[in-house]
Amino acid sequence: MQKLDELGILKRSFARSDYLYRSGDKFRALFAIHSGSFKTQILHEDGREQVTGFQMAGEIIGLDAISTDIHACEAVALESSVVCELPFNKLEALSREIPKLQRHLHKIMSREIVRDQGIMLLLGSMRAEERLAAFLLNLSQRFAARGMSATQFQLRMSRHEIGSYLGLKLETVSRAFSHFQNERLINVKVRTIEILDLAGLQACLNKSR
Amino acid sequence: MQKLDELGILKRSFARSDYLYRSGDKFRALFAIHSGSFKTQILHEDGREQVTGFQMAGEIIGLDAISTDIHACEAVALESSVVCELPFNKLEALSREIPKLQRHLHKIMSREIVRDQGIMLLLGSMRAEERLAAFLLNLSQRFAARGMSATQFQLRMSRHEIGSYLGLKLETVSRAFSHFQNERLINVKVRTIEILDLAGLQACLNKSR
DNA sequence: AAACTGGTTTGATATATGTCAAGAAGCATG
DNA sequence: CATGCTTCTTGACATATATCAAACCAGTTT
Repeated sequence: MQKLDELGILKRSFARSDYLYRSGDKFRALFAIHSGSFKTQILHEDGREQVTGFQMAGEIIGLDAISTDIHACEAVALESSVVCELPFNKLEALSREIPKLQRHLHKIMSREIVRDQGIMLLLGSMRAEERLAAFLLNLSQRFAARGMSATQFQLRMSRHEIGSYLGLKLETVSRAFSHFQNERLINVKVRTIEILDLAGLQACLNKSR
Repeated sequence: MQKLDELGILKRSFARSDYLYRSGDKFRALFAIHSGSFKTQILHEDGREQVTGFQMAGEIIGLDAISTDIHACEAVALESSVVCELPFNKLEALSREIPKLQRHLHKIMSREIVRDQGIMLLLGSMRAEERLAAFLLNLSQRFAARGMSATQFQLRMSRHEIGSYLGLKLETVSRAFSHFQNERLINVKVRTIEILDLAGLQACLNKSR
């Protein structure tokens, strides 16, 4: 990965609600999030929107555009963020020379497929509170993997955005938060989350219908 | 693609309900469907299942396993089918030599990501009848792309499987079929479908909430 | 042909989530 | 510090879909 420097990596900064790319933009590069976080979303002609993911530092964004050379979704910064631009043709050339890089790239793409299928499971077969529990546990893990607290964190996204991601209305998200708080599973103060009972949240996930 | 023959491609036949691979199987190869069709599904520990896709001739299956070297989902034949086995390490080696193949492989993976995100949109923001309309239109297109009729075809999957794919119960799927039939959009006779009004189905998709 | 089987359709009812509306809390702005 | 603006919470009510149950149908076995 150190050879990636040869790519002549460009770093770019974004403020909250800046677009990293928009749907329809020509595809040139993948982006590695250096710091901060983004959401990706699809817009349907009739105005419907679906948040397809929340990405944080270390994650790669833009894979959807490889298929058509046009970005299929759009990426918006949720806070001040810095990304590294990885020109895709250079990445491909380099990965022809470095099998490890090639394999790494394939794994990243495959991981995205697995992630998406997990969300399909969530959207297709979980009820509202299970979805929120899964969401919180996923965030918790990802914060922990970055050396931050697994139990206390700030949400970077609104109730509306969480709802869009989870296939719920913002009121339903808000009620689920309140319910978890009443059950003493978490403390919520708007965007400040404290998980009081990780195991309890996990258990909530396994209650199938 | 003709050079793919060098891979020493193995063809394998499957009968209806045979497994092409199971969740947990070691990953060795991708599979190109030569004829027939498959479903892929994830099993959740608590018995919940989610069909993540229906694949037909010409489509590539198994991409989810690259990320961990273990198959994350399982693939089941919906009818008598033949697949070509594409050993993944050979595919990677060859794609290091043939940039066109490399690009092709990347596009296939990216297309799968885009497809999954489309399903997220469907599951997250469409109502039952819109989901079914989207499903039928998608099948129609894919049959047409294979030189078959866009308006008359046989479903290879049960109501239950359609429901699992669309995040609905089988009764809801059945009711939606009946409703489309009453609206003179389609003719349904169990698994025999005739689309009477493609534009009407399309219109049904654009009715957002 | 009769009985069986698994999948499908349809009806009656229950329930989770959406919708609408109002108020509260947080955050920027003058 | 007041003002406005957005986001969030909560309540009352509406509705889409799930659930439960029964009947139906097509294909297969006896």
